[in-house]
Amino acid sequence: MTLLLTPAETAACCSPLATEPLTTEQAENVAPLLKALADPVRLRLMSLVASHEGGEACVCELNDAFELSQPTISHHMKVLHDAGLVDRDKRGVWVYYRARPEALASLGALVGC
Amino acid sequence: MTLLLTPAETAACCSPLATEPLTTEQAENVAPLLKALADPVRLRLMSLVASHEGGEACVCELNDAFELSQPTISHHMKVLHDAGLVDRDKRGVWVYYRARPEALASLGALVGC
DNA sequence: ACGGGACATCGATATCCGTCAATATAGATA
DNA sequence: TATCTATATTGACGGATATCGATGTCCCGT
Repeated sequence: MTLLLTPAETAACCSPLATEPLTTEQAENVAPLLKALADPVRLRLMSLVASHEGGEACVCELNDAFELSQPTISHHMKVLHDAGLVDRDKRGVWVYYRARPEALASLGALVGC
Repeated sequence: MTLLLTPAETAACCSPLATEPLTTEQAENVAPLLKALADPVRLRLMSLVASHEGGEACVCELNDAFELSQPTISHHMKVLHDAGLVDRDKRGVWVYYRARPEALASLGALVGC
């Protein structure tokens, strides 16, 4: 099987931004994570999921929180998922997203802990 | 952009992003910061500046660190500067950039300890 | 099996972004 | 003043991205 790693997994643990220069590889690993979060809608989506009780949120709730079309929300969740920031869990007709703490941790490691 | 935190939130071990949903305004304030950093070249530039001895780096050194045209580096530094991530200081013919700790701190506050 | 609801995917469009070559600006030096 | 050097700005081009309506897929209840 092809070992495909999400950006969140490849970002791994890196030295803080200000202690020594990031290598090209480190920068290319972390940038997709930041890119995925560098949108107001996705930031709120990520925050809604991460702060939701039970640690997960249903797409139906996410749709209701924005005045955007359902495909647009679905697209943004796909971006977050592809970046490794959220996990997807389909239960019956509903889909639940859950924040991945490791992903946020690798971001925290970037700005210095 | 200042993203006010209560002492409790600062003390908590979980990221503010995960404690309660970001408001639309908060998201719109933070997203530009992330956007400015969401590029491998700018991440390395930011890191080069922030980790440089003396806390500042001359554009000439930055140019040498990349195989990109001088206007491209200048453009990226402008993006970082417009986002408030770096300060600009022209001394004679040379321009020195310096990281703004408050900006990085507000990012750190987003993802937490 | 059928119909309906939840979510994803597709195709199109308008805008944004990274990059470069060419040019402009501003300071140092002769 | 004339010129050289460091940096910024402009204009253009190709590729990415946010959004939508339409459609597809999957699951459940009847």
